[in-house]
This record gives sequence, structure tokens and C-alpha cells, in this order.
Amino acid sequence: MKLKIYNSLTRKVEPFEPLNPPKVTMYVCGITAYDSSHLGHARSAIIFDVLYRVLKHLNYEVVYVRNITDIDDKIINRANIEGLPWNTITERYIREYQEEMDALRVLKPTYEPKASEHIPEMIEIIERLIEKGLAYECEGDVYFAVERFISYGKLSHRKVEDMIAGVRIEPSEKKRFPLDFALWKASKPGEPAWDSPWGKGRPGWHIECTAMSFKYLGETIDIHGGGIDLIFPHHENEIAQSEGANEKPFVRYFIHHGLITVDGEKMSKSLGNFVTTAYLLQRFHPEVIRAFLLSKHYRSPLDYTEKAMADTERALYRLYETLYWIKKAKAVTSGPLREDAKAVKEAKETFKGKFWESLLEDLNTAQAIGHLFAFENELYNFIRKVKDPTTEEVTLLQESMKILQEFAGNLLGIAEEDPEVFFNSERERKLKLRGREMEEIQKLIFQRFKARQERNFTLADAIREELNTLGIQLKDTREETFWYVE
RNA sequence: GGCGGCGUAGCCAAGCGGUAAGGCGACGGCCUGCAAAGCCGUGAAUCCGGGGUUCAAAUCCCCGCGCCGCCUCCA
Repeated sequence: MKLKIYNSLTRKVEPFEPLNPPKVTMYVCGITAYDSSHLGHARSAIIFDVLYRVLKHLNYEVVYVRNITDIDDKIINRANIEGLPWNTITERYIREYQEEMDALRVLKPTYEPKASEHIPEMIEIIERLIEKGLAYECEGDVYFAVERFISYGKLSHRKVEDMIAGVRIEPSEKKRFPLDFALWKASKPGEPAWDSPWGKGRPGWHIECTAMSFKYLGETIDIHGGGIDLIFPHHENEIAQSEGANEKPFVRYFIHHGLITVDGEKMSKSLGNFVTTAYLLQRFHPEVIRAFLLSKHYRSPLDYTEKAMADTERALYRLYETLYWIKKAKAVTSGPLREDAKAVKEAKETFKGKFWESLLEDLNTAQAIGHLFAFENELYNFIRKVKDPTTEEVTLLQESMKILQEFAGNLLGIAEEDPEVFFNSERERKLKLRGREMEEIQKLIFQRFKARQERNFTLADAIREELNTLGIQLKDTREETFWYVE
């Protein structure tokens, strides 16, 4: 069973063949540390997290690099506004990002290198490019000479002529050719600066990825990823620098994911419709966020709406409820599987294969989640219908639950919690948002239970109504009153 | 202008040549002190429209219509 993945270079879904199996090298463009992270950053991290998990599941030895850009105009700008040193700003947002990614259960990459710590490596590459005549210095700046690099445009599939035709490039007298881009920028007074053969300055945006990629992963890497918006110019320029410097293919598979919209509109600073990761983590369980982000194919745009989040949450609650009842299930009779258990057995036997195949087919997480719910459906139907499970049936349910949790948990980071832990943490989290206490609610539920036993339905219904206004939903079952907070 | 994407049930979303997964919601009956839950049952003559290719098309080709993204910093 092989992974198939869409490669932006060829615009085709291809079988994945690493250069030096079992090793796989993967580089993903991470954040620029100048502000809080948003849903788009979370989508990127989670999609590549799933890819990372899938590759590891295929027994590859994955070296995964996700870089951090900590030198940039926006950072300098922010530092000026706040009157703080630039690295105070970057440290703050790097820490915040890492905490949020941990909360979202994103596995740690092998390395998370920072641009500022790789200046010598960048300078070395720039020097090599100058020697080769692919770059030139001008008044302390260094530019890459695009017209000297024959295959420029191979990733974005654009022709150099076309690109100049629609010019909007601000006239920079220092550039020889409008498409040339900065490898090194002379610093202005007060800006962070490093010594270089061309005077004090700082690196351009793209060169850091080339330098860190070479350092941690080698000259040719298997996978390079990022948002679709990075194809041009960022990744195109990276190819030019990297392949220009050492005349070897830079990347075997370029993987790009689609962008997030909010209520159908592009998420942007100017529209003020940014959905931050911090906000999401406050409102939703991390697995709900993951499930939402993975519910659509990674290459498509994804529209964020409050309703879509609520729908996802309901679905996940249902899934955990199923697991909850399985965990509580006790055999009341001994004996083999009966007619009703056949569908469960069938689902259990086919789930793994279907689920895994979906992921191998260009990371079709949406389809995989479909299989997950179809499987859960069978379990739910059985447990609700059969009140007197046999020993073997209970075993079957428990084995099913184990498989479901292992696969969804290990590969998608969904459904991996203990159901009781899940519901308790969710109740607490949501009650806290509403300024309520667990004890208070449990007391009311108990009072209602007693009132019902005494057939005092007026009281019981009044309590139910009161709980309802607090957003508490009740489900009376034979065994207990199950509840959750909306 | 160049490049790319999308349009599948009320909403979300798979499927990409063999006769429509899954989620959320909705409806009818049973059950229930009532409700929620549960149980039983109901969903796309059809995949934006029109042509074409094929034994066979939501899936391929052509022409429209409507959205959207990139080409400037961006995940």
C-alpha cells in the first residue's frame, strides 16, 4: 500500500517515492512570529501533522522541519509600535504558537529552526550564488538574477514574459530586472542587523528556507509544504536559489493546501475577520477543531462558519457518546454473536482498510472521517438496540472501540480520549464559560431524578426547564441521566 | 490580461467512467407522565445550464452562467 499525493510541480497525483527510503525529509513553512496565530496556521499545522503521522505509520523515518520566520518587516514594525526589542516580540509569539499547537495535539516536528539563528548559512549560499553569476550586489543589497535562472516559473507554471507583462512591481532602481528578488537587504538605522560581506544588513524572506532546508535535510528534500498562497513568489524563489546554488533538484514533492475563508470571505486583517487559534481553543474542544479542519480535502478552500463548527461538535459528541456506552456495556448473558451483531462485525473488519485507503489516496481525510462515522453508526445502532448483549458481543464492541480509537487517534488525532474524560472536561470547560459549577448542576440533576421517582413531575419539569436555560441537555436512559452542555 | 479552483439533498461534504459515502438538520409513526433520548420509517428521476464522446458520465471534451483564489505581505 503506497501513499499517493498531489504534487504541485507536476499538477498530478503521484505515487510517493522518497529519495532515500526509509528516510523521508519534509520541510514546511511555518509562521512569521509577529502576531497571534489564526485558523489558517492551524489548518497548515494540522494537515502536515496528519501527513507526518501517515508517513510514520508507513514506517518511514521522517525528519520533519517546520521553520519559524523571526526576521521580517512586519516584526520590525510591530516592535516599533510596541517599543520593544524585535526578539521580545518574536519570543512571545513563538511561545504562544507552540502552546497552541500542543493544545491542538499537533506532534512536534523534528526541528523548528529560526531564521535568525542561521545567518551564516544564508550568507554562504548568497556568496555561492554571486560567484555563479546568479546574484549581484548593489549598494549593500543583494538580488537574485531571475533571468539567469532558466527554469524560473516551473512551480507556479508561469512564463517570465507573462509575469513582466502584467507588471505592478514597484520600480526599484537597484534591481536590474523587475522580477529579481532580495537575498540580502542593507539595514536602516535601528533595524536588527548582522555583519555580512556586503555590510550590515538582514536576509531577504526566501533565503532562510533554502539555508535551513539544506542544513537539516540536505540538498534535495522529499516534501516541501505550505499554503497555496506560497507557491508564488515564495516557493518559486526558493527553487531558484536552491537549485541555482547547487544544481540539484531542490524538492521532489511540493504539497500545498487551500486557504480558509470566513463566512465566504477571505480572512484578512483589513476585513477584521480573523479567527484566532486562541479564540477557537476557548470555544471548542481541540478535537472539534481538528475534525472541522480535516472534514474537507486539504487542497480545497475551507469556509469557517459558527454553524459548521457547531455541526462538527455535535458529530464528535455523538461519536464520544457511542464510545461512552460501549465502555459501560456489560454482558448480561453469555453466548456467541447474534444476528444484530453481524453488521458490527462486518464494519469492524472493513473499517481499517477503508479508513487507511482514504488517507493514502492523496490524504483524503474527509472520506476517512466518513468511514469513521459509518463505523460508529453501526456501533451506535447496536448498542441502542440490543439491551442484553452477550459476552462475545461486548468483546466485539470493545475491540471495535479499540480499533476506532487507535486509527482515528493515531492518524487524525481525533477520538483518542477516554469518553468519560472527554465529557467531563467538556462539561467543565463549558460551564466555566457560562460561569457555573459542576456541583451545582449535578445537584439539580439529582434533585430531578428524585422528584421523578416520587412522581413529582411538576418539580422535575421545572428543574429540567431551569437546566435547559443554562444550556444543559439531558438524556434519560435506563441506567443514568446523561447530560452535556450546549 | 496570465495561471488555477469551485458549483453534488435545507446546510456541510466525499465520490472523478459503471449507476449518488458521511455529518448536521427536517418530517411521520411507536415509545415516554410530558420532553429529550431511543426504536421504525422517509430523503438527490439525479449531481449549475446546454451540447458532445461512450454500451455506460456527477465523473471525460466543448460552449455558456455563477462564485472564488493567486499574480503584492500572507498558512
